[in-house]
Amino acid sequence: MSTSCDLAKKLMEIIPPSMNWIRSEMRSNANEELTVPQFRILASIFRGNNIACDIAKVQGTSQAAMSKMIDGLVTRGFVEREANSNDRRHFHLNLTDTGDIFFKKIRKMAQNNLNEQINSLGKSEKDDLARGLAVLEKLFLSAMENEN
Amino acid sequence: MSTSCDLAKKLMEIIPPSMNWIRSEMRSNANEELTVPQFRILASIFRGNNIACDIAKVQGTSQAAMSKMIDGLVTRGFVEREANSNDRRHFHLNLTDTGDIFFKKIRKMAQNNLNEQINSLGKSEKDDLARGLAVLEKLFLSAMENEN
DNA sequence: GTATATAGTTAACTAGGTTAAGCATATTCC
DNA sequence: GGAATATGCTTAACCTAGTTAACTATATAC
Repeated sequence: MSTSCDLAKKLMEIIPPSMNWIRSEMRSNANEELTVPQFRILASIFRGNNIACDIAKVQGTSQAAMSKMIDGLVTRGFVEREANSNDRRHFHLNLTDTGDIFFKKIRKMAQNNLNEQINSLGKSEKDDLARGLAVLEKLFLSAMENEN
Repeated sequence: MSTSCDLAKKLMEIIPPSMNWIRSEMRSNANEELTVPQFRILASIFRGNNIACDIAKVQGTSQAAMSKMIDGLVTRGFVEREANSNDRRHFHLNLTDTGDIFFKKIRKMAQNNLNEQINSLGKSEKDDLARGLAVLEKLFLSAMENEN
């Protein structure tokens, strides 16, 4: 029924405004203090991904962009760079206490706001969304692998 | 199985890198000449959405951002602003011949590149993706309506 | 011990987004 | 008819996030 050409088109029509939507959710509801990429960096660190270049890979951005964004998070006191004695080329990134508390607060708020929308969906729609997102994840992960 | 809280989290984890992926596809393969938002503006005009503020609404950005992006497309000779004698507050946006040809070319290239990835999916995965995208579309459309 | 790879930063640039202020035109309502 | 308001758009000043290129510092490999 749906050809892959339709799918590519649909993808390019739906992903960008979805991104805008998530961004404005973060901005308007989650305190105006954190952007989506910043939030995602905190989330990565929170999950134990502590090396800047690894986070850059996961997020699909350059190391230069990551370096700047981490700068911003350090300036705001959310993240600290800890020297790594084993390999002094890289730092170990940690959330500060402030960063940890802030991250959890924002995560809760952002997810609650998204949840208001998501909860208006029926059960089968939620399942469809979950499955669709899983495919999307697989897609861009394999795309990233192909680049190396 | 999947709570809506998981879904909100998943959404925030998957949409942003998907956007990065689509962006880098556009940049690397589709000639380095058009960004995703620019492409989407051309697509809107191509489909007959000729009023700047309507396109801004569809894309979920401010009129100011739209004005600047259209400026860029006019400068590149892809779009022209035509005075509207009925209501002189707004212009009628048209693709130039150059813009029309260029849009079709880029659309084909971008979709072909996305298709390479999408074609690696199985039939049921494609269906899942299609259904998931439909739900996503419904989600952000209803979110946008709530803002008014 | 030189060559190369890796981690990160900095600089110069661009696109795309914001809000606020303002202009011109339409519409509404007394 | 004329003042108040709404609409469409632009401009200005600003910010974030992204790029590439060039650089430093450290590890690794031959």
